[in-house]
Amino acid sequence: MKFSSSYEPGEYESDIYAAWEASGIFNPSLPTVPKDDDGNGTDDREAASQNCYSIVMPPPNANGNLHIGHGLTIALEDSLIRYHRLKGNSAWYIPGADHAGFETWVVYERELEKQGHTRFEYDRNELYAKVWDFVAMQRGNMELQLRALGASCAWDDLTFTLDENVIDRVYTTFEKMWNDGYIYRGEKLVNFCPKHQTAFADIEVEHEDEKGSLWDIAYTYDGGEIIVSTTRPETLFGDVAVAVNPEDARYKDIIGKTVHLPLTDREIPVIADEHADPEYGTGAVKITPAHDFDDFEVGERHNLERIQVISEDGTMVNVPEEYYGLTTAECRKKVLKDLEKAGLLRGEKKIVHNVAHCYKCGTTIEPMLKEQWFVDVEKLAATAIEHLEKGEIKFHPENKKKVLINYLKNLKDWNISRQIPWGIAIPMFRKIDASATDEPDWIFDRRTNLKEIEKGGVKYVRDEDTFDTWFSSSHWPIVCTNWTKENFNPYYPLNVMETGADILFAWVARMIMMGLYVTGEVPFKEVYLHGLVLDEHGKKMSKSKGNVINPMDLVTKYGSDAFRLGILRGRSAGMNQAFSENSVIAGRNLCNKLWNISRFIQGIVDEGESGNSVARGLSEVTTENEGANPATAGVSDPSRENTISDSPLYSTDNMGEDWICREINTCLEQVDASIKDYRFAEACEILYQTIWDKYADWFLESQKIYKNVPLLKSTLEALLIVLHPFAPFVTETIWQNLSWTNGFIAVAEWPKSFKFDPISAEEFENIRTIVSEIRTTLQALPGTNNSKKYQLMYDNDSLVGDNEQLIMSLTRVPAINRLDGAPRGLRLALANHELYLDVPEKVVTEYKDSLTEKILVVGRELDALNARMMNPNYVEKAPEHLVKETQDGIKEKEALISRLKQQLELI
RNA sequence: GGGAUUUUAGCUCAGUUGGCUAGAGCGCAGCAUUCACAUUGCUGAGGUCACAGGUUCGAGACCUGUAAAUCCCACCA
Repeated sequence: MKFSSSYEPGEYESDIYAAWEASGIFNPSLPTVPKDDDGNGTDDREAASQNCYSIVMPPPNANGNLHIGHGLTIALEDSLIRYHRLKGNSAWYIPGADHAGFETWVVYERELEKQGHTRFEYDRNELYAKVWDFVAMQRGNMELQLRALGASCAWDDLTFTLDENVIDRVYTTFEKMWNDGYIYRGEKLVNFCPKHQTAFADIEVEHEDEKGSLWDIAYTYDGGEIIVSTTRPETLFGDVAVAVNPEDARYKDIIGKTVHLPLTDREIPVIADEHADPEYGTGAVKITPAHDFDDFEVGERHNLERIQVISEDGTMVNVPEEYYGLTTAECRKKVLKDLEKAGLLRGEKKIVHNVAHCYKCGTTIEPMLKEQWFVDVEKLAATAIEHLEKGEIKFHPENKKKVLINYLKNLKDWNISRQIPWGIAIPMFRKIDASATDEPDWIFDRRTNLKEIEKGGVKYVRDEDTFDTWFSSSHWPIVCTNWTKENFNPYYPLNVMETGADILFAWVARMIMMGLYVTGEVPFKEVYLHGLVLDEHGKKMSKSKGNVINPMDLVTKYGSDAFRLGILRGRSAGMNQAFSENSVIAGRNLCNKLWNISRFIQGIVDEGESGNSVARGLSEVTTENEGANPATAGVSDPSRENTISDSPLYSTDNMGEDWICREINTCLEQVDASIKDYRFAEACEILYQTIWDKYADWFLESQKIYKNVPLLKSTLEALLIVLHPFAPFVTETIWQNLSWTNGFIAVAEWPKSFKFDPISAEEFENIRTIVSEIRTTLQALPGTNNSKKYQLMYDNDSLVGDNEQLIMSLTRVPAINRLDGAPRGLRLALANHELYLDVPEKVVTEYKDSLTEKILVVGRELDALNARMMNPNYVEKAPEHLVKETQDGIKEKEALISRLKQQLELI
């Protein structure tokens, strides 16, 4: 016997994964086909697409460890992949690794600092090479963890975001965009982190409420003054105007005048602009186009100068000497002091306002005037919206589609320049030859390994910046599936894009825009977004709170399957949901239950074959999917054509057997339906209940008497296969341990529905009702160990008569006999069966209260039913079958009550 | 300010187009131990489905409003 008394995942998981990986079953079986080959018509291509199922993994950081969110990602994606593989599709799960530009750079820069160096000691190429080595050293970790989670991906196809083909594709797109006029270089305000010395996209910036002050400062003019309100007095040196609202009566007369800019010798105009809110502060606002997003726009409207007074390192420039070189904070202090001295500071009000921070280091983001590359997103967004509105992508949860369209409608141009060495170099070169006046200032060239190039006798120098990672990530479905213009690719568009709801805008939106731009097609047919995994109290996990759960710890402790089952439990699309170890424990318990179910069945099989069985170990595993599953018949054809004969190799010989066949069929249907709708938790729940509550607690218990070996084999196989997508390791381990199965369960054939006698199956429900009533009654009777004391008696009841052994086994009553003479003992509260427990008068009397209670309960139920029937509208308008059910219910309850009352009277 | 989501048992969550007695896991209480499994089995307690109206023969579900919570976007000189 190969089965130990409990399932120990740690003993099997890594061997099982290694065997899978070595066998090559995770590679897709269907190749791509040429687009214009005469031999492959449209129909063939459609057929190929139908049989292909593809998911690309959102690439985890190559440099890091997997966190709980990755755990959820893999559980979701791998379940889908394994399910479709078992359903006979050519499933392609494409793994990836992310260079994670900024994230990794931050880690590496810290490393450099530790070694006593700074980035400024090296040039871009040197830094790139250094980080490359740093990442290469770390990279294996993450991939091992993916294997530990059971991700059944095609490792040969792993894509790293800095792979040559990725860079090549990104350059091709960039060149096309450049030629199409989608790319422009603009001096705009960007979100700049002075600590990291790089710009960020709007979505990478975090806004937080902060306490601050609103200062009133007097700007004087001949014959008066105007008070402006500001939270940033230090930017005063960059002021180029004061704006008031054109409708604001207070300031009507000053519009067009000039005022004196304090602490300087400059005069600036007062202008009228809607931006000034008469309700806020004094209604007059200073305009600093180089350091404020709103002011920048005001500046554009009024054609104002932009004066940069804060440099990239966060110190003051272009200011009077005594302020030069101060940090913004120091400068603010000094400005306030000097204003006060000059008598121009007119008030300070404490306020709470929203300030932008670097999402990584928390430094206040400085709006900074910079020349950067931008993508004009107008057409890209419009096209995406058009396809979304046509319904070409189905979203889970549905509402995210609306949210996404709303976002795209308001999308601003996309800043794709980053001042970080670790990333894909922007393939643009600036002319340094001033004499070549006819040549363009910037040219596109792919030779980014060079700092300087020469073209047509003119010298150009490379832009030092790299792409925003999302620019390259937006190509992910295209590069991972090796999409090309020339070939038809049945794996593109992807069947589903599964990722976190938090990157709907950053990533999903951009993949859609880029997919459409590059391929003309949406990159995926469906989107499933998962929410955040919160801690057990529903709080966000964070290092500072110390409530971070490491998925690998749980895998080690309870097994990979337990983790997967646990994290899927109670989870639905798009929701941030709590997660606790308890759900993993529940998963572990299911694995152990399944293990013991298998152990039990293998025991019966061994008995039946009188010791002929030879347990087969992993060493004997073959890579072919041949000869699997004799019980579900004829599964020897690896091409999976339907050669299965209609006559199964099992027969059902009693009610319990028909019943379990019916229940498994229901389970199969429900699992299909749940997965189709991406309701993973529901699919798991159904399996849990079918395996545990139905298969083990009723069917296997009944099989302790009947022992139908062929049926035990077929049903066990079916349940193992259906659970496999969610719990791949334990199902495969069992499959390898069972004496009669072959090949890998990972590529077994999805079970066909079972044949059974429906009337017989339904009769078993009566047995279950009788057994439950006996158990309940025995528990409720005074005293302990009742099940051993009282025999069951029946009269004229063939159901009980024919199933004496079964009922005895399920209830542990010592005997079942026909009534010998007049009824005696306690009559069970069953309407359609005349059954008595042979309980002495004295005990029955003690049971009187329970009996009275029961009559009351049933009475209340009866009243409710009667009330319903008294309503003429119900009888008239409700569906017929419901009315009939109600009527039947009334009859049954009335009968039951009268019997219970008889019993009570006897006492 | 705009938008989205959530509110069901002690906890975490299901509950698909309205259908009758609202489910699960964990937790809790009682009983069981030569049985494949104590990572077990059996039994049980526990819910005015946030609140108020409405539609309907019938509402946890649909509509209107209220309250509380979470998140996203924009903005706050």
